[in-house]
Amino acid sequence: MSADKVTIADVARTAGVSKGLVSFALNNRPGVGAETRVRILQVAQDLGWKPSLRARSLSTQRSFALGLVIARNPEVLASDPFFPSFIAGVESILSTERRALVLSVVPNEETELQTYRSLVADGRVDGVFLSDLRHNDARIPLLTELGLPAVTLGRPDGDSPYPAVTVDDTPGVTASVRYLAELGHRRIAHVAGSPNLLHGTRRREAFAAAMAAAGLPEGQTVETDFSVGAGSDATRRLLGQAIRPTAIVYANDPMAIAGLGVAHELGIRIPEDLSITGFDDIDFCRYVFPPLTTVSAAPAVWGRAAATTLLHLMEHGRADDVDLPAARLIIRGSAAPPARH
Amino acid sequence: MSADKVTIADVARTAGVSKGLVSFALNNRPGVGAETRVRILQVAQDLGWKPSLRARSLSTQRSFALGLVIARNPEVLASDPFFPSFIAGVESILSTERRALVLSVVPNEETELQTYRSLVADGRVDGVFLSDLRHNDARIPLLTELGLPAVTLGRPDGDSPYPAVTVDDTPGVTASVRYLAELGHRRIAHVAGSPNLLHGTRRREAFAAAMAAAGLPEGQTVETDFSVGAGSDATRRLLGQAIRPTAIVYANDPMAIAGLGVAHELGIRIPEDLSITGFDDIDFCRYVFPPLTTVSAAPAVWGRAAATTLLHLMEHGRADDVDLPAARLIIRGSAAPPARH
DNA sequence: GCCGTCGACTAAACCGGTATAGTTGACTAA
DNA sequence: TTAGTCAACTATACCGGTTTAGTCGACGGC
Repeated sequence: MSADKVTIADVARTAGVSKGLVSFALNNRPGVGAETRVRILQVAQDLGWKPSLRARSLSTQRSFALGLVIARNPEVLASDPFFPSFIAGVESILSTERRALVLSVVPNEETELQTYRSLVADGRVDGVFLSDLRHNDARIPLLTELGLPAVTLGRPDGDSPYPAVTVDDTPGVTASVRYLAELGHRRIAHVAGSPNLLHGTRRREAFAAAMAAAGLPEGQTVETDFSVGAGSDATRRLLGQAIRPTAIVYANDPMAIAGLGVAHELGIRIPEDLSITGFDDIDFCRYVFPPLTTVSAAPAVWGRAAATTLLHLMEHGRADDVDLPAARLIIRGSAAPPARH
Repeated sequence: MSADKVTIADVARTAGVSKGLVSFALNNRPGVGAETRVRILQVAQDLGWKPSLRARSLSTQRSFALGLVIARNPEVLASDPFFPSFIAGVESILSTERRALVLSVVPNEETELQTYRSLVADGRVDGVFLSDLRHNDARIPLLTELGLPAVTLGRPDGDSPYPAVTVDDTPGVTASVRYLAELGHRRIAHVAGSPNLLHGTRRREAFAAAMAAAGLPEGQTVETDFSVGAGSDATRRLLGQAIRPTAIVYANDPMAIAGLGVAHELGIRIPEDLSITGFDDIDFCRYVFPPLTTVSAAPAVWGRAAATTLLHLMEHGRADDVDLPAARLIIRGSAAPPARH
């Protein structure tokens, strides 16, 4: 049982060299004799020396931690399994790198910006993940001003100095629409996500484009904030009309599941009377009835890629954009040809 | 625009005092003349001095951060909104305290213990939240060995030196069973959670006790790992029997929702042919059909209380247990009197 | 034989705070 | 008058690394 307070000075003393040389040897830098280096490393190992992160932080001005700030309303956050999975992916990379993840969950966008500032002021993190990109996202200029490395989850709409790790939503939405069109649907509606969020509008645009490409009339679209409740309301609205859509493409799964509930409640059978598709392929999809046809994302893979890219950026000063395999359609039981009449 | 590198030495120089005195003044400690103190604080403010967390960390051997290590299989983590809400609650406290949350998501229990060790070795955190308590939880002796303050979410089964912040599950389960019994159900089954997790077995015991108290025969119980998939399987098993239960009490909402799906698939109507209840009151509950009768927890409140307690413990060396309002039954539409025959 | 260069290594400053041992001067008690 | 006490304040060590300036000896070129 060692008292566990081995410092670099202890190593230096027992190895009979100076403190500085030990530091050189341990960070394998030139200027240390081969034989001496081996001896130093050996002594360090024998003594059970562990570098002090705190001391290193102070002298190198780094924190060896990455940050993730989430600004979502609690309801959306709670029902969307994106972040838990994404974080699990991030961690799978960080854990091998002796780096930590600092997480902040904030109630709104003002505190979000404030949080980035204080994260930097306190030197808590060396880089951050930028998720839930918004139009003309204020975080990008802020972070450049603060000089904080970052990776964006998806491609921002304005200029960005940061590498983007992207999963293209478009093909998934397009495939959904095409699939429904091929089944014979013509009146297809879209329950869109938040217009403030880039992936909300991207999916929406993809929907409109796909409708046009399929030669269908413009589909009805209703905006939401991505929450389950909003998905429910939107569905109720769509289905309460005199002539209603025969299919609905939802911008995420929680809303689609809420839509399923509304349909059941109204006695509208799925998929006989109404076809629906979701987006994200959360676990629930396989277990609701009928199982939800949806578009797979892969948040954990995304997390791994984002972490790898961010680390690379921090180490080498630059990193390439990464395009992950596009989301693709998972066909289950929630869509069928429209009823004849 | 100041160059933003104001140190305590700068303050000392402009105030015409020594470095140490500035430190005393800023941490308002005795030994500083009233007038001098005011002057020092004024100078610090004028210069825009911000304490360096890193320097303070090194000299005080503290990190001003709290840790949360989550060891859950990805599927359970993703479908359970407990942590996002809990974390939001924690953050609402931490953000006012200039403290950060370090999050680790690990795949299994061995790496979990290892993670605590390295969190301490690296001095990343000053205290941790212990969630998902297990029987004879190995983390408790580990943390005491490591000398790390902690708060347990729920009361552990063995000895624990740590304050517990608890939401009593029992009344909620009891209320569910009594409610179903009053509706006339006699064959009530339980889809239990993981037997390794304390709250899994506690809910299960509460179920058994409540059945006995209601004068009902012992209910059938099937164990799961709390995942949606397991909930689905368990339901399928229960409903596949010759004589099947007329009601099922689920240990959490995701499994109950999966159960709903299975029932629909089998053409079993809810609540006419089968009554079900969940646990946790996740957002989905209100939006599935029929809306799920469940037991409310309040993860965000729990998070706030846990954070407050942990901070108190760290500051004063001790903290009292906190018992939060017990979970209570939320009656919606997924239960009704059993069908006659 | 002498100077210049180079690699190996040491001493000490530095990062920015906190903590401790002293110093000083005013006030008090004997 | 003088030693003793105490508050106010200074100087300095310290946390545990990194980094820079500089020392020393060997070796090569002329």
